[in-house]
Amino acid sequence: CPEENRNELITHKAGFDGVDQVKVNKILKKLEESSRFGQLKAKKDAELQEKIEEQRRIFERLQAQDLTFVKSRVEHCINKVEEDRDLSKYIVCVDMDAYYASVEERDDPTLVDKPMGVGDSAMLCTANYTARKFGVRSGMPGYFARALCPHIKIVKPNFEKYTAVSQQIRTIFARYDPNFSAMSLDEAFLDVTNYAQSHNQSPDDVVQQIRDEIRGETKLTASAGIAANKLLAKVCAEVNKPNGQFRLDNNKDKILDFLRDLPVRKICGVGKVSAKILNGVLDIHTCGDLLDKLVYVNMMFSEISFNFYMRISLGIGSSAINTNHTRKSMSTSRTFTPTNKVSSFYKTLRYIAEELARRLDQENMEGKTLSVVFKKQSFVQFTRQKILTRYISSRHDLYSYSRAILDKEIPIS
DNA sequence: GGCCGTTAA
DNA sequence: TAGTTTAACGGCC
Repeated sequence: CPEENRNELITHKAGFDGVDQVKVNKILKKLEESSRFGQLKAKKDAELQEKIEEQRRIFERLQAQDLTFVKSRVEHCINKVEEDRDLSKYIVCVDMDAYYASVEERDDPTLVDKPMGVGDSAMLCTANYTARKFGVRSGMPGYFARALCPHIKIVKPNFEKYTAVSQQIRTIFARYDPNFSAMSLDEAFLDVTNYAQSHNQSPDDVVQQIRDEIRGETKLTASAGIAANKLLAKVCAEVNKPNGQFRLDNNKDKILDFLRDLPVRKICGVGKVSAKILNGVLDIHTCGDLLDKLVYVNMMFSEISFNFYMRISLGIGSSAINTNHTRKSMSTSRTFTPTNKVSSFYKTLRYIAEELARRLDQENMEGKTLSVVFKKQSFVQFTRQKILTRYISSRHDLYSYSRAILDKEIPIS
């Protein structure tokens, strides 16, 4: 589902003029509390809060200390990572607007201007902009959406159609960067440096042209961000959404200015939990705050996390598009209505084994580590895995080995 | 090595 | 009535 901001209560966001935020949040809170999913979430929230308070106490002790040597260590890290700064490329992130919903509107004009979502009563992949005015969001259960907006039309997704449209836009992308990298059906990164230079066009014009071609050939709108690297281009794609584009100059000072007041949550890779931890422990809200407090980030987080946050705060990211990756795992999963019947576990497992075997066969792959994921009625999940003595891929092997793993857990409490 | 949690689309 | 699916990676024990 190609959408942003899923599963979160509404904050202050453009396009929410008509919404009674207080009312919306009240309805959502009630629905949340009355579902098992919401109850688990509340429990996890409480655990996170506790962890944050513990970390906060550590931070407060740290503040009393002389961190001069840490400061010089961090400065050294910054100088080192500055060598990675590449301002020579024009990287573009293209993202279709409310993708699935827009395709459905295009093909059924009676849906236009009406609140609509794509998905089912369990989950909405996408909501159109009219539905968003009611507080409906992508990634929200469809029955939540109905509570917020009783007249919402919920349309079943039609993936063949979305894939076909995706083919069309990818054909367009290839004309501008044969090496482009598709992140999902509706989103891609392109390096338009060569195209802009050889056609003597500004990157802005190139991107406008790409978006015009998308509009012309699919009757759908896209938004885009242009910047020196993927990290920044991705954020820029949101700035003038929908149906807009934004370019951030390939200039270090401009980049730091742009980041100064940008909430860390906007950065790809900083999710809800990380943002909460940064906020609650170190009072970090924006990327500027992050830069100012790198010394503490260095003290409080792992080396890997510190490096990640340091690069964010400096706006340093990868400008490489063609990172051809090889698959490391393949999985199939299904959620079914809660039951204790072992026979129904076996039935689902057989189905899953068949599907996985088929997909493994398609890609001519085998696996040696087998994991079984269990989900309970409470939504608590757990995993059991086993490294096999040989590589497997047949539906029979998948079923019998995973059934052995399953049987060891029965009865599940 | 095994498992959990986070993130993203 | 009803809260997904897939892939990757970090952290902890």
